Amino acid sequence: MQTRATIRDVAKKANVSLMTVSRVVNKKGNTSKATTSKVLKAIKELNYRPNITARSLAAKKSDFIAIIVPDISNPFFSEMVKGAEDFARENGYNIFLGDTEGKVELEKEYIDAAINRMADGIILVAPRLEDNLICKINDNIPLVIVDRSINKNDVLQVYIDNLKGAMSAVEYLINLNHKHIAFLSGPKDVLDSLQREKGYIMALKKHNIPINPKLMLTSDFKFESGRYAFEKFFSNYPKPTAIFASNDIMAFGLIQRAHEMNVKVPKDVSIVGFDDISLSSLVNPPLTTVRHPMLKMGIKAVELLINKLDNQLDTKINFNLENTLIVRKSTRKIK
Amino acid sequence: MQTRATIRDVAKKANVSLMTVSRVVNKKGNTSKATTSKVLKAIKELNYRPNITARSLAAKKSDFIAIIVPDISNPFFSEMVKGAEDFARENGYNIFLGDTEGKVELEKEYIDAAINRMADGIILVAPRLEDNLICKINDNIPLVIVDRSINKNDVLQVYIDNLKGAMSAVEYLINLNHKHIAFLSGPKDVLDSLQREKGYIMALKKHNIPINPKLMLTSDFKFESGRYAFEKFFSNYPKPTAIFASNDIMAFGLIQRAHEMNVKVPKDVSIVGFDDISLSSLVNPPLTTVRHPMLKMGIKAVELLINKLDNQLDTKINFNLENTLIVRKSTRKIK
DNA sequence: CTAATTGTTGCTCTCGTTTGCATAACTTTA
DNA sequence: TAAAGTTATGCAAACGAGAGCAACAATTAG
Repeated sequence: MQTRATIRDVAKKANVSLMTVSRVVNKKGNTSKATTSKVLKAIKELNYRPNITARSLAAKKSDFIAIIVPDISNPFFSEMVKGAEDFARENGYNIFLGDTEGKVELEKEYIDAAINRMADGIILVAPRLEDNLICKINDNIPLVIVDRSINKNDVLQVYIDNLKGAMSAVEYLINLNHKHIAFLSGPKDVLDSLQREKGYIMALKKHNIPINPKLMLTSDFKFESGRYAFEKFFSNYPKPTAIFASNDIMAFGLIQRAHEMNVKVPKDVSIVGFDDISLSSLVNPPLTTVRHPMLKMGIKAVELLINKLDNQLDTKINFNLENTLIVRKSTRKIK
Repeated sequence: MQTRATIRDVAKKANVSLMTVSRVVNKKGNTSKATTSKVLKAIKELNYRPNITARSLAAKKSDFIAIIVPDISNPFFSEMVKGAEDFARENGYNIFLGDTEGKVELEKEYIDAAINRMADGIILVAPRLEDNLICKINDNIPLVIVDRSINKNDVLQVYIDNLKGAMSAVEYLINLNHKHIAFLSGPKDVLDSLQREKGYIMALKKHNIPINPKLMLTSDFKFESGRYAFEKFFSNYPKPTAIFASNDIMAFGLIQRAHEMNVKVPKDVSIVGFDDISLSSLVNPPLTTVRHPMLKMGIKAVELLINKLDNQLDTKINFNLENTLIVRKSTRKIK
């Protein structure tokens, strides 16, 4: 592994000052054609590459964006990262990735790391971090929070209307004549989760359907819980004719256990999820679900952040992206 | 956003030289108890954070590992990244993520970026990049290539035995009395793909089952292609009683189209995939598949890389991880 | 032909840290 | 008691690049 050429080596080889080399590299200032080609030749011969770390130090700008998510192996987040990564690259930024496993301790660790590494900004998905901590971070480094809204209008945020999404899902079921609609909730300390529950309740109330606590279960967004919940729901009376799960993964669990118990989807029970992760269209039956546009949210988050970095003082602070019901084959009309 | 305190500010405040502060921060060298606590107090009061970019420049070491993958939104790769990320963090490294969309052009761009940013090493998943280019990169920066083997014993590599994995899948089907076993291949310019095909052929030969070109189809690892392939296979005679798909996603496609065409899995046709991505156990029926241990590969890759960085000259260069057949419910015995 | 303007190039300082060496004070050892 | 460690500290020079200013040459205007 040969040692790396620096801008000085190039300068010496080309018989110019290091500033001239810098100008050629950055295409700034004026350099004569002759000098430019002399420098370019030296660069090529020495296989010179500008050291971006050194540049960052001097410029106080790293062209790094930190993306901090709870679980990169979850398609839900990896899709967001995909969108963010792509848009960032197109705009000259690279990604510093942090996976927190949802632990507040690791969230803090990564936020510190991002600041210490002079990241230009942070895109943060941290459903449990306290509001005032988020504000504190926002005072230290440009920040966009994703999939979470917060009552502070100087914090950039990208989210969806979970309440509306849940309502549209439940109203869709009601329109298919379902009366006994069960709801499988996510964890209660996650805002998304609470709002989806609220949407469920509001939809029922709006259509004068009584709320039955036996048809509501609180859970943790995991597949196994979907399996467990299905059994639970079907051991009660009245059995639901439809189940709305707070995320797709749990809906998969519901469907799998239904199959095992010889309950047909959608013939015997309709199932609706939430998120529309990429695999929701691949399962059997393809899942009716509320699209949570993660890829778009990733893109939008980076766009907001870059705008802020460029001092484009957009008046818009938060982006409430559309979530639409995707009707597939896990639901059907009854009676 | 207040300006950031530097090591000099701390030194001034604590009335010591900046070297003493550096020693306290890095817990290196000897500092008296009194001085140490004086410095720590100043650090706290000024909210000082060491600038890792500056440290990297001085130390010629960034504590960054670049991970370059074709598609972070593909569960297959995101699981690998998860493993790598986690192990890297535990060992004091952060991740610089690159998503190449499988394009050689972007692969090169990210490799350059990694070098220019002084990444300590690269973990690369690039099935199409030419061998000699890989060797060239390996001369410039510590490298581990994942999910690909190469005939150069100075290039660190982590992979699985695709041939063996495919053979075990097909032999399993043969033991279930299947004779008409179709094979849905991935792209022919990917080594994994070719070796899986070879495994398929070897298994058939070993058991004296004639190879029927009508039962072989070349494709692209995509869901839609699985759907298409199922139709194709079932429009021919003899219809296969089992299909081995070169990856899980295509297997999902096969299953979905089967359902739509009212062909029951596994009653009418057995289906086996390859990879065991996290969703393979969640579909209906749960997929029998060959486990491709991506998470482990991610961990192993970082481990190899760190060993190299620490000059632990392990004799082992390449790791051929175990891949095992995971029998679920998409296959059954016939006759 | 002189003065003003423009185009090209280089010098030096700075970014925030670490590394290598120097130094002083304090211990131990013989 | 003197020589030889140890411990605790600081100084100056990197690390590789960019910014501001200064210098000088070439061109144009009057």
